[in-house]
Amino acid sequence: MIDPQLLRDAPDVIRRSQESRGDSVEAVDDAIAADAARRSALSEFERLRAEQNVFGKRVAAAAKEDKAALVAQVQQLAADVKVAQTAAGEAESSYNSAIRSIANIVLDGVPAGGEANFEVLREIGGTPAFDFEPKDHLELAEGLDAIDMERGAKVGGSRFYFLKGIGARLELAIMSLGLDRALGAGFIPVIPPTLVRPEIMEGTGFLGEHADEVYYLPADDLYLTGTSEVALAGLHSDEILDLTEGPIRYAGWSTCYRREAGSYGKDTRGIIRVHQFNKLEMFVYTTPDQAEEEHNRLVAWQEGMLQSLGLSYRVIDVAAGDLGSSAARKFDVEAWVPTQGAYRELTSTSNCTTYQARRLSIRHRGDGKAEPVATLNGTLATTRWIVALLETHQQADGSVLVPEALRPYLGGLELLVPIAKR
RNA sequence: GGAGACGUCGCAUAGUCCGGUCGAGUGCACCACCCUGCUAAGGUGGAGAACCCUUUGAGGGUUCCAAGGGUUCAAAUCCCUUCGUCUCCGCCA
Repeated sequence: MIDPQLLRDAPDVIRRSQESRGDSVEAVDDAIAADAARRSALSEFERLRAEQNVFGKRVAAAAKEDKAALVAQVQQLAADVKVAQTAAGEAESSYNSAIRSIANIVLDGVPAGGEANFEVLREIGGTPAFDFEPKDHLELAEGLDAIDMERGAKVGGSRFYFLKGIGARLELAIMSLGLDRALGAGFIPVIPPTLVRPEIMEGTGFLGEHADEVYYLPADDLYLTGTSEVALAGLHSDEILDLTEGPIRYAGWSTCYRREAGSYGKDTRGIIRVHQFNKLEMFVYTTPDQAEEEHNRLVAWQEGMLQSLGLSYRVIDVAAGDLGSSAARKFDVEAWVPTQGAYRELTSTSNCTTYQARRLSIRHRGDGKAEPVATLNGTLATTRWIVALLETHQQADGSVLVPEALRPYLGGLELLVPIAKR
């Protein structure tokens, strides 16, 4: 949720932000009107309630024989209070839905426009050339007997897979490397719930435009999370944090579930786009004035991972229209995938400023006053990385070189060699 | 799944049976000051959150006793629902 004060003091800032996202500008005026309506309804209710409270004291203090008469007198007032209370409640909830429909204020410098309007901040590593015809990640993985899509589909349906043998180990190795990096940077490791209640899913904003991306279990009224961001944001909901010692940083290790609705026909081959995968996610609670610096640190940690794995990549500043509603700015790190001749997203890091925290009621004590914190999140490792890793380090014979940084996590293994499928 | 107990302003608790004097007492912790020749003890005072109004010196008001409903002139207190915690039984890949 945006800062309600902004609605009264600087509506133009909000209008500009909505415009650069391609969102409704009228929504701002609707919210301003709803705010005015809410305040006048609230004042009316509070005035009547104060009157009623005063009367209540008189009833309490009155002699027994006088009580009946006083009670009779106040009946009408009680009825008025009830009416005013209902009206105030309704005004409040329409104000809430109006203000919640406004996305986070986009930060200065974020390119306007849609998906294609991103700005490339830097490209690292160039685009590796091969003196043989490179195989795609699935062909390589099948040669290594590392991924089994057919049996994945047999058991779970399309977009499910088995990681086995070196495939399973590779995922654990990448995740473990990420975890060690995170630990080195002072992150607290967390294995969070992957099923959450509606309030938490709602609070993190995933039931907005991405609602049909989310698995829902009606029998239990629970949602399967598509990222540990959900649980990690919910972790401190309704709390006042102490940030005087610096930011609180968590590294969440979890399985993620996504319905991938509406992506029929896209990325159907291999494990680029799947319903279930593992992810190590950074999640930070910090003060609003520190948020942008922290955002840069998160990208730096992500780039460090890709560099250690010998991957070529670029960093993009995602355009306003392609941001989630909670994000004020988002950087994606995209790795070069040789057989696609394209950069594909491996990580994403969002600065949600105070938007998410306001919704989940997460605050810290500033100058005596409790104020919303800023939240940020970013990927440190996922199953998808296997794609870029295999393709980038493949050899003509179908074997794959293991980048040095990963070897300690694979018992010193330097080369992955093809084996017969079982 | 069955039975029971419980959920109070950081922590621990009082209050709930018998609704108004609880817009919530006490202890610990916390903050300021005082006293004290010393990392102690004592004293005084202060201290929660959200929102609204008037002002910008400060005031006034509303709401918050797990959450949401209900009864009532009036609810921490009575009723209902949900969530959570604990105990016992049952079940358990």
